[in-house]
Amino acid sequence: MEWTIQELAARAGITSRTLRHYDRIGLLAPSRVGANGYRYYNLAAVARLQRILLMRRLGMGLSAIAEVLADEVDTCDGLRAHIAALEEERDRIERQIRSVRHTLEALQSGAEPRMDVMLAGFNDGYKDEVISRWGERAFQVSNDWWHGKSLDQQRAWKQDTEDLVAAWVAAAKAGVSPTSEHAQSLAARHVRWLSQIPGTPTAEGDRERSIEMVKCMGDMYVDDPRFAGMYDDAAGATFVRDALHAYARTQM
Amino acid sequence: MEWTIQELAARAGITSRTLRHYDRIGLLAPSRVGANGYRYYNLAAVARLQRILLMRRLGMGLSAIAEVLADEVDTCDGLRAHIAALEEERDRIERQIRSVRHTLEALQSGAEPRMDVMLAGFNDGYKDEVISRWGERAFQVSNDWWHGKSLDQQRAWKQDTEDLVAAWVAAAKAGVSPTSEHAQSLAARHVRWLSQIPGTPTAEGDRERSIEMVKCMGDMYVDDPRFAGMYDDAAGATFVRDALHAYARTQM
DNA sequence: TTTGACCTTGACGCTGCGTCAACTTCTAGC
DNA sequence: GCTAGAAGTTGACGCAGCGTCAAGGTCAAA
Repeated sequence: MEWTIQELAARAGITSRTLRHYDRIGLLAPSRVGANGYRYYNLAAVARLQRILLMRRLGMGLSAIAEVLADEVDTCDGLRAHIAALEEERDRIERQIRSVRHTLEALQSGAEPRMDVMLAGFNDGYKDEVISRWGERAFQVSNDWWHGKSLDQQRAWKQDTEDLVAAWVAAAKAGVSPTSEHAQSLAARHVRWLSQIPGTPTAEGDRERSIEMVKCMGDMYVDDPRFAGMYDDAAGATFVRDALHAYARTQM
Repeated sequence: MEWTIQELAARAGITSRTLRHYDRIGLLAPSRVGANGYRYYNLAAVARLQRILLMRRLGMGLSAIAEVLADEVDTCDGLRAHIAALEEERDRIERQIRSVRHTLEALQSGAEPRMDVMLAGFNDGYKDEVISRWGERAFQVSNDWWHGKSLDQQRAWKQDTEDLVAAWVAAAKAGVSPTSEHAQSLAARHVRWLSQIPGTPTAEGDRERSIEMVKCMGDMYVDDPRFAGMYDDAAGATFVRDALHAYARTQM
């Protein structure tokens, strides 16, 4: 089974120019080139194109895509990673939908929309932030840690995180005090959760910097739009911050 | 409440250069410019930026974005349209996830992955296809028809379509014959569904071309990757095609 | 054999910024 | 009040990822 350049382009929703471009830069060579110079693509080439288009959709540059495809030993692993990336993208879009809904509701009810919630779901790279706050090494360590996990472990971690967040939101909605026993036990769980990440002061047993970090995280949940909407709304984030501050002051 | 260029950039996950670029091209002016030439952004500017980033994520060019924002009378309508667009994007990603899963499973089970399913979820523009097959006018008419609908009507139409597809898939899975009474009643429903779209031969009462179109649609469900995965798998699409062909031969 | 669709290789252009460079302005500590 | 450093400004150049001619060669059908 073989396709000409136009057939493949039409089916993939791109132009033949793009395929020629990919050939020129060595990203996707046709499986066969006729004596007349015509390009022909077989199933393997189509599979490679699928992966290229997937990564391109996720915003990767063509050179980065070429690297990934070159380094790849197991196609199955690559596909699994792609599914994970797509699921993350879907979740990000879900957050954006919620964010726009918030803006819309605020606008309709006459309330002033809040900047933090409005911009939730747009930022992707924590990288620079982590580096500037905790140093390059911290980023390296936590990044290696994350990518050293299996996909199942990554899923488990995400589930843990979601459970924790859900518990926080429920507590905030219940109207209990941030200094209540329940809230403080959540804060303790939060700190344990944080301490699982190597490279953080808490994981390294640095008490001084641990306290500072826990307080800082609390502040970020409120102030940093990167976390906006994570704890449902501003009240939720404030609740988490207050609970964490209290915990850092009294229990650490 | 006002932010400097860096503050806004950091929070939106872009660079200050990008904001300056948007100012230069007239896409997003700062709400205030200090005597020192510094740019300051207020909430309204942030809201506009939110919409710009939303549209940019959906692949629109900056000039197209500017047009949309200029033409817009009601911000709420714009936001609602955005939510709809984001939901579609999310659905598309869902389809891609299923498509990649299919490729992965085929690879693991040793089966050869199928090109049509592999490329499902990549094409977006039916436009050229519609024009080349049914003429520019057909596209204009059906496009006007679609955009003349309210959001509620659009949702209802999508629901109808999904119901129809689900019925087809269930019938195919049940193992009944494409010429069975049940399949033929589904085919009749399918033709009625098609005839709702103005500009199509069926809607215009052109019997000859109607038959041709129904057959052609059936073929496309099988051969055209644009519809790949719509009826679950190749067996589903084949079932629909056979049922439609039989209906076109005997009932129209 | 002709017509029209599809293929080829250049080559230039456009968009959406990244990235200096050169300079001014604000902020914080001594 | 002075000075260092962070953050602001306006050019100007560069690059990626194609779109879009131009100037042809190839192929299938009539």
